[in-house]
Amino acid sequence: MGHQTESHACPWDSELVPDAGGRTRRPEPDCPVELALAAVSGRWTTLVLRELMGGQLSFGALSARLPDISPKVLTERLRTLEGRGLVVRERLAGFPVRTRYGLTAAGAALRPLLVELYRTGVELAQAGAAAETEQSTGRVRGPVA
Amino acid sequence: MGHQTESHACPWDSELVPDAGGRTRRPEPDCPVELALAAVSGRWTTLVLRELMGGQLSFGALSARLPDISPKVLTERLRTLEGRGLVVRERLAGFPVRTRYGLTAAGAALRPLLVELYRTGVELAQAGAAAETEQSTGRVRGPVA
DNA sequence: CGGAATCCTATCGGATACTG
DNA sequence: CAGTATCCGATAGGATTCCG
Repeated sequence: MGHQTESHACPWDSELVPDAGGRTRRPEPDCPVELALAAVSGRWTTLVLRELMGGQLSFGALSARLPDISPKVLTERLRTLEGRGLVVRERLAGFPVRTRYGLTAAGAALRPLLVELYRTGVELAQAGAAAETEQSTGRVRGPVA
Repeated sequence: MGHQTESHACPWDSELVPDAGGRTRRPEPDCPVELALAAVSGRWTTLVLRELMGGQLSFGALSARLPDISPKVLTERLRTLEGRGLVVRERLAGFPVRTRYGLTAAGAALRPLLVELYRTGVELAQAGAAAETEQSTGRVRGPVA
C-alpha cells in the first residue's frame, strides 16, 4: 500500500485537489468534478456515449442499438449532450429526413473517463466479492485510512 | 490525433469495452460502468469521499467541512456509501456519543476515479472555452468522429 | 454529539400515443 | 425516419423539528 497523509494538518491533498477549482465546500456546478460527472450522469447517458464513440449514428441506429430506450428519453439525452457541447446533430435534407449524431472533440475527450469508470467498476466488484469472502471467513473489515 | 475505428464493422471497441460486462444494451446495475458511477453519483457524494480520503472523520467534523449539507442528507450519503462497502462506521462508546467514518479498501480505490473526473472536468472546461472562441471567430464546429 | 422523523417540491424517467 | 406531446409514478434532496 502507498503512503497516506495521516493527519489533517496539511489542508489539501495536491493530487486529489490540484488547484482552487476543487477546494469547494459545496457542489458548485463549475467544479471540474461536477462538470465531468454531469457529462456522464443520467440514465442511458454512458451507453449513448459508448455507441457514438465508434462514429456517427442516426437516431434510428441509436434506437436499434439501445432498443429499450424510449424515443423521448433518447431525444432528451441527445439534446442534453448537445447542449453541453459533447454531441453535434447534423440534419441532412431530403425525404425522409436523415439525422446524424456525432461526438465533438469535447465528447471524444470523455473516452478516458469511461475507460476509468469501467476499470474502477471491475475493481469494486472484486473488492465486494473479497469482502463477502472475508465475512464468511469470520474476518473483520476495518477502515483503511 | 490518434487513430479511430471508422466503420462499425468490428462490433466492439476492445479498449472501451474490454469484456462481456460492458456489452450491455441497457443500464444493467452490475455493469462495471454503472457500478462505479453509482459509487460517486448523488449530490454531495464526491465531496464526502474527498473529505474521507484524508483520513477518518466524525459526523460533526464532516458537517463542519461541508457546512451546507443537512444532517439528513449527510446521514443518507454515509449510509449509502456504507451499504456499498465503501465506508465503515465506528461507534465509540461514551458520552456524548462519538462516531468515526472512514474509507474501506474499496472506498480508497475510488481515488483514481476522482482524479480522472477532475482531469476530465478541466479538459471539458477548456474545450468549452475553445468552442466559444471558435464561435465568436465565425468558425464552424463539426463532429470529430 | 449524532443522528431520526416528517414534510414538501422538483426533477427524472418510463409508457403511450401522435406528427411532419 | 425522427422525433413531439402528455401523463404519471417514483425518487432525490432540501428545510425543519425533535430525540437519546
